[in-house]
Amino acid sequence: MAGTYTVGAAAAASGWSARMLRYLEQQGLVVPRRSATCYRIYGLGELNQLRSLKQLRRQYELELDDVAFAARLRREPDLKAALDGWLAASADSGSWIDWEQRKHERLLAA
Amino acid sequence: MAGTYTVGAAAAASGWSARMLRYLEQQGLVVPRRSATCYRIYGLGELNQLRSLKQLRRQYELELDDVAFAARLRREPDLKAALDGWLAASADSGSWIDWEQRKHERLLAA
DNA sequence: ACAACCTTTACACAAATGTGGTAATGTTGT
DNA sequence: ACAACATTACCACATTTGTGTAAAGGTTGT
Repeated sequence: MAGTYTVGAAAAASGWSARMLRYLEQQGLVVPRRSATCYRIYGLGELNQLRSLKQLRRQYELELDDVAFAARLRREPDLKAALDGWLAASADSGSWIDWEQRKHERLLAA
Repeated sequence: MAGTYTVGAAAAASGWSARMLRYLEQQGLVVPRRSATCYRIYGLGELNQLRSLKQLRRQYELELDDVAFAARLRREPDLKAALDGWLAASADSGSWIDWEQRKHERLLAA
């Protein structure tokens, strides 16, 4: 069918190896649908994902890990909030005292 | 002085090893100031950073890497924007065609 | 039917992470 | 002065990441 690729074809068209396409799927970064016989089927959307992922990686020297972690941040808003809080407080060291102070006050008020 | 700790004291007070405190500094996660003789000086702010980093890590099973990457995302808004774009388009596979279309239009307009 | 694909599973390996040591040397508090 | 700290610079090691390759077998197009 036009615009559908098996793993080898998608590899050739995207610049990744077939091996890496399977790895990317395992990491949850680019997950193709499957044919009735379990063949991986990549469409145009996945092709674009693959191409731009490759460029992102080169341009910013990212690990795949980092991209997977960014995906996790979107899936887990608590985690993102907790990390943002830590980073914000770290950026402004003085704020830690306030933060602890407020925590202390919360405990007293309870 | 009250509220200031050398690396060993900070380690004892935070639950990290002195070795790890040096490693955290090297990764840019918790960077103490230095005395005139280059001793690391941790204040209350850093102590709180260390304690809450430890808890963050346990609670969400984070790698230090991941925290360092989250810090990078705040420092590099382009990177964050690029990643968010990729993730948003990946979440909604159909949008890739539009995204490529818009990129094409941007290039033509330039 | 046969070549050329695909599947999963596994072994292999270099590089990086996270963590602990040690050694040689400088600093500090009593 | 001396014990108990600190510094940097290494070595070591298990685990993870990213990547290739191979085996044993199923699918597909001609």
